[in-house]
Amino acid sequence: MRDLSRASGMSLAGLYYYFQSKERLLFLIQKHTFTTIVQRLKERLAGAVDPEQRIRIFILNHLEYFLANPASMKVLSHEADALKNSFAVEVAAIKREYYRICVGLMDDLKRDRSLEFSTRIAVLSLFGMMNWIYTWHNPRVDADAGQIAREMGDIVLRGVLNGARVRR
Amino acid sequence: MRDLSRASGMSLAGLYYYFQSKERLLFLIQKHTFTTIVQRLKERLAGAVDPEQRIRIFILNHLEYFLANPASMKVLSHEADALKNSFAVEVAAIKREYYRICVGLMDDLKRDRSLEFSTRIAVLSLFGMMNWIYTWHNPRVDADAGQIAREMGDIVLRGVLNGARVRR
DNA sequence: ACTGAATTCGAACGAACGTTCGAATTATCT
DNA sequence: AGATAATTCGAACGTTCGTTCGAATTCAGT
Repeated sequence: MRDLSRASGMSLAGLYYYFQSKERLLFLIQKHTFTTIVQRLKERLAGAVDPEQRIRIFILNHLEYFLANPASMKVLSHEADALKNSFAVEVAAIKREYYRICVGLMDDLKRDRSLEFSTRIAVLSLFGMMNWIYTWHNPRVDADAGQIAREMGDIVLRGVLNGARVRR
Repeated sequence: MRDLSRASGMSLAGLYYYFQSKERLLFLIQKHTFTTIVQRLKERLAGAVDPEQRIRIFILNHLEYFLANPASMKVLSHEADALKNSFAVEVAAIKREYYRICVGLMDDLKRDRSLEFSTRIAVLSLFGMMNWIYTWHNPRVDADAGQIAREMGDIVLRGVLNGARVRR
């Protein structure tokens, strides 16, 4: 909180006037971030029907946001279990909605192409790829969000599309 | 340190008698973990020549260790940037060696199959998949290391093997 | 200009933290 | 048994942390 006070130019007591507690400030950051990402995602998904294309939109939306806001990504990844009680419950609900959207997209792809694989592992692997990026991405040497989204999309989609077909 | 004192049954001062500082204790944990993983990996790789099989061994070795030692995984992921100066340098060297081994395995696969893709993105995506697991794996509902290693191996290897061929 | 509400802040509080110290206890060797 | 070294610990140290308080300042409406 003293670091934030110094960085923002507002006194320590002033910060508490607006945010009540360190935990509530963290809650507001997490809630704002996930809400923004989910909202943008819904807008972008509205214009696409192809299951593969919709998963690519999901990946691009996620990476664009976090590569543009690397500090947010660090806070969300690092402090994922820091909230308690109602704060934790409310953030968990938004995260769950976001996760369920991705599961839905993956299941649509499975149905559309008559594929057979574990949706849970595929989705969580995808989240792992995307979220781990905050540990290594360097804007001076690495490609931009669009390029990385394409490459990660290639890996997951090929990985999944070339798998076992449902036997009929 | 007080938590560790309580959990271990040794007094706080006793802990400092053996570990000198909190940072050195963290250093020893990180060094021990990475050293162990790299050593086991080398033993297992000694008996395999097929590039695809070698990558599968890498994945299995990594997941087996971390699913058996979830607390280690949390410490390594969470405190990856916590060390300073010589401690940081020494751990970074082992991590780099581990990373380079995986890059080597991926490049072997590329050469063997005449493939074209970004080794860096493929390897870092693989690490992301594997390391993110500490945020979601529940031994009561999720499969064991062998099964998950197979599924993640399928995703990465198919994703990469079905990509563009080098044009000749 | 006056008043009540909103905003801002310096200064402090108590708790938790990493660490150290000196003394007590235990182990080892002759 | 006595001497030396290794181990263990309660108690404290200075610092940092999250938070609060009361007073000062600014703002809005009359």
